[in-house]
Amino acid sequence: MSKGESTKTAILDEATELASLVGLGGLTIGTLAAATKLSKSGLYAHFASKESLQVQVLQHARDRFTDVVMRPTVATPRGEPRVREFFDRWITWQSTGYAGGCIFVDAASEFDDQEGPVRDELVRAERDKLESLTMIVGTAVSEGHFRDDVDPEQFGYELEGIVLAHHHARRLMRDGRAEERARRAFDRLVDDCRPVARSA
Amino acid sequence: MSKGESTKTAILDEATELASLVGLGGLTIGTLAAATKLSKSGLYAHFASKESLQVQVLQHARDRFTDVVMRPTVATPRGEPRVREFFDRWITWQSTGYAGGCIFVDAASEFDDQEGPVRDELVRAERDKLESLTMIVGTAVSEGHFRDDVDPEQFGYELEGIVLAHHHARRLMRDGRAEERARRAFDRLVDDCRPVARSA
DNA sequence: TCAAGAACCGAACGATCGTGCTTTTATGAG
DNA sequence: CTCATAAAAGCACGATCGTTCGGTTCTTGA
Repeated sequence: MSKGESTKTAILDEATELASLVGLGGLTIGTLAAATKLSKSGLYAHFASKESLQVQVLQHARDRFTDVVMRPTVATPRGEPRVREFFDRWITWQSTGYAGGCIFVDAASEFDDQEGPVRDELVRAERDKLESLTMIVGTAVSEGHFRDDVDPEQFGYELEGIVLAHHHARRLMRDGRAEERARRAFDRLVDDCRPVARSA
Repeated sequence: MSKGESTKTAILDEATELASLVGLGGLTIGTLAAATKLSKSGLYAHFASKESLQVQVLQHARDRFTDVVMRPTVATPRGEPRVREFFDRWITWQSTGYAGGCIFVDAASEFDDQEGPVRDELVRAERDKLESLTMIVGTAVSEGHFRDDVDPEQFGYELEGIVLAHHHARRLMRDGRAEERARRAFDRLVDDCRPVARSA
């Protein structure tokens, strides 16, 4: 890797961390330059504009999400175990991924009303994730782990809700039982998808 | 109401609307002054600082939430109907309350890592809402609508998840079926709380 | 080793930020 | 209608914003 690429990677690492704390919009060239010990202009030379920097930060975070969540997930046995692995890694990503919490959650509520490349990139990432999740759940259905009438998209919607609630409870409310609550909600969700009628 | 109070109210109305679009942090005195047709200094005279403005915007939104969600909710019959009313009004609040979506959701992910009065106010509002919700659900239990072993706090957590997922799906993904999905999730949540064993 | 080119810096730009003053204008009680 | 007071404007401040450019320092391949 050339010098330029390595510093750019370092910048994006720092930028992602910083953005998770102050938001993609709150991120400024000046503070980022100070954090990376570069001059403003020296840093800026790596990007065409601030907007481009924001988009690249999102892509950078997306690559990491693929590495630490998606790839290990699809390497586990298909069906329910894979669904569970995905959930586990997703929750862990939110807790320990970045200092300021999941950057996609932060950016989503910040840019959901601001048309442009940043929003587009967010939507793309989210659509991708939802698509993967739908397939993973669909497989759990076809494997017989989940009932035939389980709607993978509805499952994805509800799983997203659990993860968002976890993020909210943990980061804003600093609820120590956030993760335990998320697990309980997840178990209930999975339980309602099982083929056999529940104990009654 | 004196002139001063009425303009201040108008400022806060506009500020809340604007903040829902660009975030509490993205809100600036200049743009807000332009939107209210006031001079920067004329507007600023109503507040001690920008931080104070942000806090008062949150309090303003909170008052409105109390009016359009909480008050009608506690006026409906206790138990499950009241739980349902709360959910309905909460969802409606998010869809139609402000142009840029629920300002609390936006501000939560923006300020969850920034210590200070704004964060404190957010936590206070959230704790209040959660407390009310817990009582409403608790009543549904004591009325016999929900099972005895239903955990109201867990219920609140999961309901918050559904609402957050709805916000996410609707605002970022512009999913037209967001509300329908939220209702399905809610029905499942309530269904799992019912005393009688389900059809089996 | 040495030149070509990449990487980085320093300084500056116009704009806008939040925040103080002082002055003008509007309000409303007597 | 008058006049004390409240409300809004005008102007300016230092700081920081994103961005540009010309020059300096470093990397790297031949």
